[in-house]
Amino acid sequence: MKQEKKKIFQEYAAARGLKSTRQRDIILDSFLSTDRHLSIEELYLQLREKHPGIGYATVYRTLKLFAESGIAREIHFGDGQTRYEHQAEGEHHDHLVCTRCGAIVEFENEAIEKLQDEIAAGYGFLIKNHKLELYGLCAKCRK
Amino acid sequence: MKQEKKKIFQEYAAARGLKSTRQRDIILDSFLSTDRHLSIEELYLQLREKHPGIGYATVYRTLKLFAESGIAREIHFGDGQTRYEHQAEGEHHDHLVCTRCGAIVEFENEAIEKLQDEIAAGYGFLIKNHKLELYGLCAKCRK
DNA sequence: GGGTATATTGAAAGTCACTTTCAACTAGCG
DNA sequence: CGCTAGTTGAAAGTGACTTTCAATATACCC
Ligand SMILES: [Mn+2]
Ligand SMILES: [Mn+2]
Ligand SMILES: [Zn+2]
Ligand SMILES: [Zn+2]
Repeated sequence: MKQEKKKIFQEYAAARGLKSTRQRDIILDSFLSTDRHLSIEELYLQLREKHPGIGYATVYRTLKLFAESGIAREIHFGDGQTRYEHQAEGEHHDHLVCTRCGAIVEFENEAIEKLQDEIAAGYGFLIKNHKLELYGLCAKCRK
Repeated sequence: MKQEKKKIFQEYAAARGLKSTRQRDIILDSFLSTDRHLSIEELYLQLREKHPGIGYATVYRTLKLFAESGIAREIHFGDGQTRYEHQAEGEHHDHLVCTRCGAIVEFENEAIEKLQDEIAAGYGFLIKNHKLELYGLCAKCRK
């Protein structure tokens, strides 16, 4: 899974004439080793602890490349920061977001996806992508 | 409908000790007279044609007040701008957004809302609000 | 291995959409 | 009217990117 994404990115990089660098390797490993939905800044601060030399701009540019290569997806939870999560070809999920502690749960629901298609068809729209986020309190925080 | 929202805002303003000003009246009328999903900047530019004196900050602050009073809802379509739309107590709808021409269609779907509740319940979440947006090409643009 | 042509990097400057500050205005009340 | 508290618009401030650019690092060709 993780190795697979690594390979996908390397192939993407090769096809685009991108070079393999120490920074990209570090950022890729770091990104793939967490399942949290990290913002650019969060990943940058985390990286800096072990690799003080890496700059914010490099993290920013590299995450963008990950998204272009298909191994990452950019997400916005309305807190003003851009986040990135792992993305796999042909897979899709939506999110439950706890507005108190920031916990995030991913879910898939075929029935909703189907209803979305029906709605779009009803208005003649050709849907390219969508966003479904449920905001509230997680089980812990609502106690 | 329009008069009703006007009244709701006036009562909200009175309850908060807010004063009635020429600017607020103008912005309120302007906001209520369009059904488009205008950004702060768009409404500001539109207003300036007939009322050159009004400042961006005033439009910004006033739209925020509308949202607080319950007659408006803030929306984000991912283009980096904050938009406001009419909002009525107890009503809710989601959006279809054309990524080419910017057209927006509002829709309601009880079945989806219900499935969302079930998903949330399944994870123990208490949902406060949600966001469902379908992005793609409208009937005209897909031709 | 060295020599080059390209790509990459990090720091700093720039951008954009707000958001706040503040001195000059009003409303609203007595 | 005379005050007092709320408003306004211009300008300055913020925050999260986003771009620029000189210094480096790679990948490829002898
Ligand atoms: Mn979905
Ligand atoms: Mn909805
Ligand atoms: Zn929580
Ligand atoms: Zn369209």
